[in-house]
Amino acid sequence: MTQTKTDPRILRTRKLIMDSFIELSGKKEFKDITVKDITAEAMINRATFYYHFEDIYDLLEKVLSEVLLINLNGNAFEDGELSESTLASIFKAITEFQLSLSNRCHRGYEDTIARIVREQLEIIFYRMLLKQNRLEEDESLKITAVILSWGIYGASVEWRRNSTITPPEEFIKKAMPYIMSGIKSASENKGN
Amino acid sequence: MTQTKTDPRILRTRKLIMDSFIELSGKKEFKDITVKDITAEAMINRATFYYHFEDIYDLLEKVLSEVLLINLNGNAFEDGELSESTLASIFKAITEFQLSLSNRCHRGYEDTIARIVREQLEIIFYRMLLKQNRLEEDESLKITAVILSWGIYGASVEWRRNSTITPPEEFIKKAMPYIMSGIKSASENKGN
DNA sequence: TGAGAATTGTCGTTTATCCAACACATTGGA
DNA sequence: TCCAATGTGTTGGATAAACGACAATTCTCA
Repeated sequence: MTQTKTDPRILRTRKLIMDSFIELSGKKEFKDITVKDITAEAMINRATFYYHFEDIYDLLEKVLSEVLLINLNGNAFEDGELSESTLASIFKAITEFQLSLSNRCHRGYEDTIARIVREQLEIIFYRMLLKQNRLEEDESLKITAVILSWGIYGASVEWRRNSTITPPEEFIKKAMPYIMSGIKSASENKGN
Repeated sequence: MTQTKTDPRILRTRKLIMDSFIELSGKKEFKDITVKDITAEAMINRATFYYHFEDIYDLLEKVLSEVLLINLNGNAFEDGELSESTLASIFKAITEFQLSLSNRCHRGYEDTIARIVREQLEIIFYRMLLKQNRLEEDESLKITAVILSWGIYGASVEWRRNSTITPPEEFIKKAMPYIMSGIKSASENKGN
């Protein structure tokens, strides 16, 4: 399952850094967090930080990806199909993620965050599409994943803007018929 | 205050090992804890353990010393004199330490533990005696510290055996007049 | 009792982390 | 404006930790 086993020190240190960053981002805004702050909190040398991450934006990227992945796996969709319920639980996970972020004061970095989340979604969708379609359609699947990721993410932004009172499940349900029949018909046309 | 600053990695790893040992000793008896268990819990390499400690008994020794010291410092006696109240609070600390140990199932190692605790006490008493007496009396002070450490420790054993209901402060208070007048008169004779 | 398994200490090599120092922004007062 | 302070990213040399392997106990249980 896991690839070549990595040095335990690496895992330990990465976790230290990431946890410290998450901890700090609960206290200050992102723009006020320095590398020094992080390494001090993590009790590691500053040079070690640069051994693991390009810079603080690289860290942000990887932390967000990881937190998002945990959120997604927490809502156990695993190796599921790209079904209606799977899509709904992914959407729910994203909205939860958004809410947890808004408590963490990453104001001013919405664009960066949006990009990271969308990229993760694209990867996930692509992987799921691959499982239930022919490999020859690779290009189509990639593009479909892109469209789906933008679409779903956009929906989550819309949800956050207007209707945080509406449960995310209901919210996404409204669009579901269109999304699914599109996916289904594509699937049927290709004769999977 | 602190000596030459030690490599942060050393502090980190020592703490990892000690914490893991304390954690484990809450689950198993000491005799059932292996070095492998500890390093697995601490997520460090087994060889690293031997870089820091002679063997598992060395670890036990150092952990106990540390826990005891924390208990003692917690009851803040600091650079105090060897006064009645100081002695009482030290005694109280020891009884608390004993109780915390009995929860941790170190059955069969009472002798080892006793030796370690007594040695720590001796160090502490000697340091305090040094502060309030002439340096020429070094040999006397050393022996006095030995006697005091055995005596106080023995009292704590007695307390645990009979009268866990009696507050330790009251218990030791009964012997206090004799102890103190002894110390005082010695102090006077030497004309501090 | 004896054979297989587990634990203990140790060693040499490789790798991650520490440290001090560096040049180069960026910032915020005087 | 200038300059002191602070943060960034990089380097080279030193050191702690990881790894795998080893012989030598010690255990376990058939």
